[in-house]
Amino acid sequence: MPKGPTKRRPQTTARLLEAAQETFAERGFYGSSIEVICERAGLTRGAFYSNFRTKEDLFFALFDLHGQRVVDRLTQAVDELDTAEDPLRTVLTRMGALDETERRWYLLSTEFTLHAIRHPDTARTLAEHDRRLREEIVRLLAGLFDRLGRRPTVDLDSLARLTTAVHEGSLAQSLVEPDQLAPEELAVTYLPMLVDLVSEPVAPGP
Amino acid sequence: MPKGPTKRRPQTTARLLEAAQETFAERGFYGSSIEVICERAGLTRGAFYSNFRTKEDLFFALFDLHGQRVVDRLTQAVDELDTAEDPLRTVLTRMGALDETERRWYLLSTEFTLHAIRHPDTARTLAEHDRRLREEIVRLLAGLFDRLGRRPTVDLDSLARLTTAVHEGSLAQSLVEPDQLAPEELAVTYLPMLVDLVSEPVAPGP
DNA sequence: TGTATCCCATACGGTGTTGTATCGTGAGGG
DNA sequence: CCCTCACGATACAACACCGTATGGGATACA
Repeated sequence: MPKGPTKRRPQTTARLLEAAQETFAERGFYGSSIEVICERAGLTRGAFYSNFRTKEDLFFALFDLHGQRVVDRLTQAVDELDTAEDPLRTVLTRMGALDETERRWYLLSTEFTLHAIRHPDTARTLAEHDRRLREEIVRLLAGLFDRLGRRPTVDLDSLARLTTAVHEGSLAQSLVEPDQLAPEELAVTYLPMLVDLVSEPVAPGP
Repeated sequence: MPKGPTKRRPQTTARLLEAAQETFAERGFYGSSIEVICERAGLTRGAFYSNFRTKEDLFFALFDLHGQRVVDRLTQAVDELDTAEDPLRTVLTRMGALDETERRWYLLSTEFTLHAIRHPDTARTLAEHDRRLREEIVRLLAGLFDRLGRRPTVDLDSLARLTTAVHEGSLAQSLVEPDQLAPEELAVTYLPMLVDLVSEPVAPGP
């Protein structure tokens, strides 16, 4: 007799998550009813309420998934730094490289952020998830400085906030005027200068 | 026997518009049902459907009202240019000066823009309203260059697009990090340089 | 003041969505 | 092979909201 979760359960949640991703992309967060998401997953609402508490729960699960993907991608980029000629540019370009997935995620997360602004409880939860993601980014930044043979002179958490702001700000503008501004342009132009500014060589020159 | 609209009608629409403004501010566009808006206005849905076709109609009415207020404010600023010492800075500061109203409008219009992205018909209507507003801004810019004794060397419509983008982009960032960035800072810093770049004196120096 | 017209309130039918309570099925340990 | 629990399906009750059709009170003009 089953004591823990069965093998079927993770498959069910995976199907719900994928259906949610697609539905959110097409209709947005508000526009996606739980019912339609379940329908798309080939399940019923019973399955949903067995796996998630609310639609917001579903979003946060997607949030974590997406964050993990981004972190993995950047981690790999940092790990491959040695072989590149212009290492920083490589990382940044990879950071700005936007597939359709990233664009849709921006739209969704923006909508959800606006929602959170009007709902303090949700905002607190969102801030907590943001914080956890930023921890990963701090880890990444530390690794990056290490690879570059430099030691940061500022708080890495604030630096993580800044890079995130630049990334999302650029994204917003390039979505508004795709022909005028490439998504990675601002980051590639300004962030390298910044790196020099906020760090010093580990072993100062002779 | 009344042949045209009666005196009561404009009062009713005004009450609806004000109630909508407040409700949208508190709950956002999606979160505001027509019913709640009418309730707040002390009216019933009958009044609404007699004055507007859809909730989107209501938004666009607010859009026009807000646009008109902004244009009026800037027009006044341009008209008072002569007496100021640093004319351009005056206009820009006034443009960036954000009261709470402006902040709420940003949240609302952002949410509505996301909505429009997913609904092409709405997007077309929004683009049309944007266009009309931009016409006013072009008029303003023309007046500004005139006052400055300069002649623009670029298309004023594209310049209007740019200033709008800078304005909204700054707003977004200053909302995300209020302590890090004043709303008018970017505009005040960069736009004056730009003005020189895209215009020439009407009467070149001897 | 009468009265034609306007305009908002009311009432109605309908749809979509939510959360829960209950049931049946099948997975998986004994 | 069988028994038991997990888990998703189903059924249910309630709610919120929408759009319309209609009636009556308010309004403006003679």
